[in-house]
Amino acid sequence: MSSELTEPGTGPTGAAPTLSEVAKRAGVSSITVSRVVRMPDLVAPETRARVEQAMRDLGYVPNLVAGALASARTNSVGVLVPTIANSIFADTVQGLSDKLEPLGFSVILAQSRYDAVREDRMLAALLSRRPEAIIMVGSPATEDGTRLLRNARIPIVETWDLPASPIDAVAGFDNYKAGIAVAKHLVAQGRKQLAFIGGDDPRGTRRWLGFRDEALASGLAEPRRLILDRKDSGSVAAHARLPGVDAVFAANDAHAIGFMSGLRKAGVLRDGPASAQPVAVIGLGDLEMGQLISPTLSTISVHGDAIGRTAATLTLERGGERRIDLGFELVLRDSG
Amino acid sequence: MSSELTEPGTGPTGAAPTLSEVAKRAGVSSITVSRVVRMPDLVAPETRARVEQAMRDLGYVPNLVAGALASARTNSVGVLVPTIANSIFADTVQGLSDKLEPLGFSVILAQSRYDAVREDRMLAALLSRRPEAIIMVGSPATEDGTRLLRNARIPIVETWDLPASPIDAVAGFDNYKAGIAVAKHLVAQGRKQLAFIGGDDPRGTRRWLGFRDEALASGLAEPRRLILDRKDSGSVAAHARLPGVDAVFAANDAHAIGFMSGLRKAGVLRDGPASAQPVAVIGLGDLEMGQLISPTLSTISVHGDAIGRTAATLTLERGGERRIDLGFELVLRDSG
DNA sequence: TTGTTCCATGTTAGCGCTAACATGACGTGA
DNA sequence: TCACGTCATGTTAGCGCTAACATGGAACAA
Repeated sequence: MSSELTEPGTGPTGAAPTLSEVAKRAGVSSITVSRVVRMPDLVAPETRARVEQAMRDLGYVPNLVAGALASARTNSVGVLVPTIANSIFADTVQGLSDKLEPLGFSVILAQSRYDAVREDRMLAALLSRRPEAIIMVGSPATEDGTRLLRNARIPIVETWDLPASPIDAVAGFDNYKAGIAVAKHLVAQGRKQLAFIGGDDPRGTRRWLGFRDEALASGLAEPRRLILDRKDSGSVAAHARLPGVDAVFAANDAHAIGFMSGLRKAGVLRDGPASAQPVAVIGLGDLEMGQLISPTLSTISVHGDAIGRTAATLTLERGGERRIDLGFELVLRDSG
Repeated sequence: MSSELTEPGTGPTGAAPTLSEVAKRAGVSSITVSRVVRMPDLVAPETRARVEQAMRDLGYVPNLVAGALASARTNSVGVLVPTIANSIFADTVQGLSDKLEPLGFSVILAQSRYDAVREDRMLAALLSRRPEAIIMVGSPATEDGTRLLRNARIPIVETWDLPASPIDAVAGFDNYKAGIAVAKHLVAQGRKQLAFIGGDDPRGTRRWLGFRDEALASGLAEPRRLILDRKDSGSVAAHARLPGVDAVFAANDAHAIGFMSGLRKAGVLRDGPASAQPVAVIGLGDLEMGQLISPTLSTISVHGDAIGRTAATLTLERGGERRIDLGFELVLRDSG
């Protein structure tokens, strides 16, 4: 490639300027330009000024792809979430990138859409970009995915759960115990006919199991379980399918709020406190929205952004505790 | 580097296996392995099978960093949003990655947090990874940012607005007209004292301007404008700061719902239709939540995911219309 | 037979950068 | 004076892969 492609002062022509074009213009070797970019302290002030001027003249933007290949450091992390839209996982992504971006790491984002095949594909796609760590919601759904991650020899952080045998690091909470806590509370409130609504993804299922086990242990009948699509709108109609039920644990706040909307339409929602509700509703996630509606939503509060920030930390430091339980909190408001 | 580092059957040791290690094991040259990965049709079936076996044996994961450098194609797009948490932009990111991921593109995500300095930094960081396109919400806040993008010589898609002189492509809607539409509706409804609540980011400001101009043109007094933090909770208290106001346009649904919550606490929210509301409230975004609360939220409906998918399309095809107005729709429910 | 075409595979060079190791100029203390 | 350290800069090789151009054989028509 001819270096004459780029004429100074005329704006960019064909190709982006390279290190050695900057070097030539500044009258130094390319390694000196590289040092100005990465370790400016090692370069004499006058030389540095000359190089910086040349970079400005040419509009030089370092090529991290080449840099990554040469140095075997990509300064990137792969992030895999089921979905980012309309979900609390966005908080986790926000949290982790707030921590990683200032350190020069880029976030490569992939979505599995709760699909095991797509998850494996995305995992492979992420790994082929040689991220320095992978942060994912949950655990790989397949053996293949697990093997892929295990062989990658980079920090792997599983989040939003506490898997029994994690691949590497974990930042999450105990979904089973969350289910127990909700059931305990509803039993103490004198509720008799419990139900669970939500998806059947691994974490939702663990919430369900804790909820069911505790209800049974308390001598109640087995709670009903209504498996809903991702679309919240399904939960609006859920009430009609749960006759006789006097307490509902929704797998997340969106489902809970949708369900409450159905209750309102059916005329079984009061503006008073939990004790006045014909049907108690508890959510999970503690969306801000839950405090804005009436009645205010009781929920299991989980700090999605703290999970993200903790995951980022686990990514950076290899030593220390690799299993962080961020816990949860039952926040009681007016809905149940 | 010694290729003896990787012993077959013993799991991965030091370094990840390379193309040429696979080639050696399969008894072919490395270009043949490369072809098996990228254009399998060019390789004879028996050879292909042998190579595929070798890849499996070694747990080979292609190194796209090296591939990108050699081919000058990174198969990635940079995406810059103000924030991803708790926001409609998540829909846009979802929409565009749903379109791009199946095509083998990765999404590199960056957040500006509504901060011009951080935006420029993130833009430079994105460009140094040599994405094949940049999709951003809005337009660069600074001249530097604009220049950076202009010189990058890749497709640039600005979204969520219709800038007068875009850098390249646009997928959005007219925020000014949205403001007009809301004001027109409120005037027709007989409201007299309008107010606008929300942020002062460029798009929010354009909504405000349209809203104000239309109110003035209709002979109303200049509407009040309350600039709020990103935190929705601010909008709960907003009512107290707007005495006499009988109609509010909130820059987004989250603010609208927060404001309605404040109205409820103040006892100025009815369960009836819009005409019964002492204070009309219109949002923007059409969150699903708006239909679940009571009264249901009137809003400017904007399809965040369609914006994302359209932006992705603009990224892929260089010809054709480069300015797509996806419009908006005033959806009237019970809040105003 | 002798091109000619096609197919499967190989060789060579280099993408833009950085790690690791020179190099040479200049003090500095004994 | 000179061996030695220090500082600023340079040289060399190579990261793992792919584009572009060979190569050599089989198939086939004239």
